[in-house]
Amino acid sequence: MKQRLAAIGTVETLPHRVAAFMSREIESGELSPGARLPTEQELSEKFGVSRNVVREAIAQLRADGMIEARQGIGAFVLAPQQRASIRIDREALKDTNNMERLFELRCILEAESAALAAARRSQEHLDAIKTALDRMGGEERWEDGSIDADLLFHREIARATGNSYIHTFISFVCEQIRQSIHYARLTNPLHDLVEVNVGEHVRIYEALVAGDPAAAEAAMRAHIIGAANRVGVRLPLARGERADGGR
Amino acid sequence: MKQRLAAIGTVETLPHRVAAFMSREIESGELSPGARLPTEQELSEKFGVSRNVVREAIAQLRADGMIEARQGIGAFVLAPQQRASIRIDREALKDTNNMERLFELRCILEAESAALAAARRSQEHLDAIKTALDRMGGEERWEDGSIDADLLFHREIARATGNSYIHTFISFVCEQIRQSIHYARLTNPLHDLVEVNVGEHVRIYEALVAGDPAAAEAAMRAHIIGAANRVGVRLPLARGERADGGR
DNA sequence: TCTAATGAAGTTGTAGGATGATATGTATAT
DNA sequence: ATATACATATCATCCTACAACTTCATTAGA
Repeated sequence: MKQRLAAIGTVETLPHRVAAFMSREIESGELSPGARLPTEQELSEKFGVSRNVVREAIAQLRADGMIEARQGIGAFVLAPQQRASIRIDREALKDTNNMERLFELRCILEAESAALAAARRSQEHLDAIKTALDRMGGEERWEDGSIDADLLFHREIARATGNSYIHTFISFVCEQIRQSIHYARLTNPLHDLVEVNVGEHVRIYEALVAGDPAAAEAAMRAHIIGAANRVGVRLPLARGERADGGR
Repeated sequence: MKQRLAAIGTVETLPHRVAAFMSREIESGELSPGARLPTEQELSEKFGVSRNVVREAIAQLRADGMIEARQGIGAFVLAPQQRASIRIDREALKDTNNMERLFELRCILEAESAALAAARRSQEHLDAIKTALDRMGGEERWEDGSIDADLLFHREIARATGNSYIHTFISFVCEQIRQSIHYARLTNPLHDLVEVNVGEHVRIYEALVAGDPAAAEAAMRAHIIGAANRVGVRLPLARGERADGGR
């Protein structure tokens, strides 16, 4: 677990800093889509680094689909819709409002995925889910190991949908939330709520075993709303049940 | 529009190929999390490229959170959960099965988001959505401009949820599907189905205007299932309604 | 003997220059 | 006027060298 901390706090390398700077320039609109970037040599002079560093920075931005380089011409800013990847800024995770949004997104993804998983799960899937569930309940306190098991439980359900994209997306969102909580925590321990948490998981698992999509979806929705509450995020109802009709 | 074609067909650069190779090695498990990568020199010999190219490749993998490099020690494979980004392989988009999975994911995301949008949309949101809708209907054929308007319509709805993450995710998935269709198409034109498509969009819009979450969700779900069918993907029911109880 | 300082070797990080490949515009020759 | 050849600009790749950092063995000293 310390390793992970160290990984997060990795020192900023020069290419990374250059890439971050250029990335901000693009995000902020100073460099609009279609615009041509300065040449590598100009950039290396501007930032006071070698051309090598500039190229590594550009390699990152290129991998993200943020810019496109054409030999003999130059590098150009691409439209946001052409991005090849989704990345969430670490800094933004510290904002509670963003955590609320993340939970909302997670609820949308996982609730319906739970229904899919209930309809499609194989015995092998159920076993994997059960294993994670047991590991979670095994810990008497809400420790890191328990959190890992919790995430694994959710990832295994996502895997049971048979849709690798769903698995990827849910894994990603959950991991973002984990890190977000990691920042926010340290002040409010929530150990005594373990039984509640485990109980919610058991209900999800039972619905999956029963192969009842509607029950699985409902249980998952209740769980995520509960989990959000437990970390101090009041989830503003993610379903149409609200039906206040806008205004 | 030709530009985008050119962008997609960009030649594979050497660092990109090396990064793709190493990425596959990691994904496939040949290099498990925690394992140390060969030194840059060894890699440059293995691939027959300069150390510079290897470094650019590593820069990409590092940006993705796939590996971590420590000066004086080496580079190490990180656990999948520590990935900092989601990326979808372009090659995978050509597989029809993957397109089916993408549509399923999209359905999950957009259906519920439509409900959220119906409950939260402001007049400004509605105007933006209406503008996109008009632009879509303006074209008498199903051309690229119309597709752009279509995507914009969906993105504006996502924006109306007030949740930037939802907007980001939906934009991303839609764009992936667009490119996926781009590959698969050229053989089966689907121009004559425009009215159907526009009609579905109108129903969604009307539900948003009425501020009716349930109706918006249903309309969106019907639309995406329809859109999938129109490109030859039979969506295997994304809701619990199936309720076949597993097996 | 044990401890601490020293130093050598290995690895990533950065710098700088040289050459190849590609696109663009210009000048020349037919 | 058109087409070819050339010059230029830019990215792509390669090469060498050195700096910064880590690890481990060696050695000096108590």
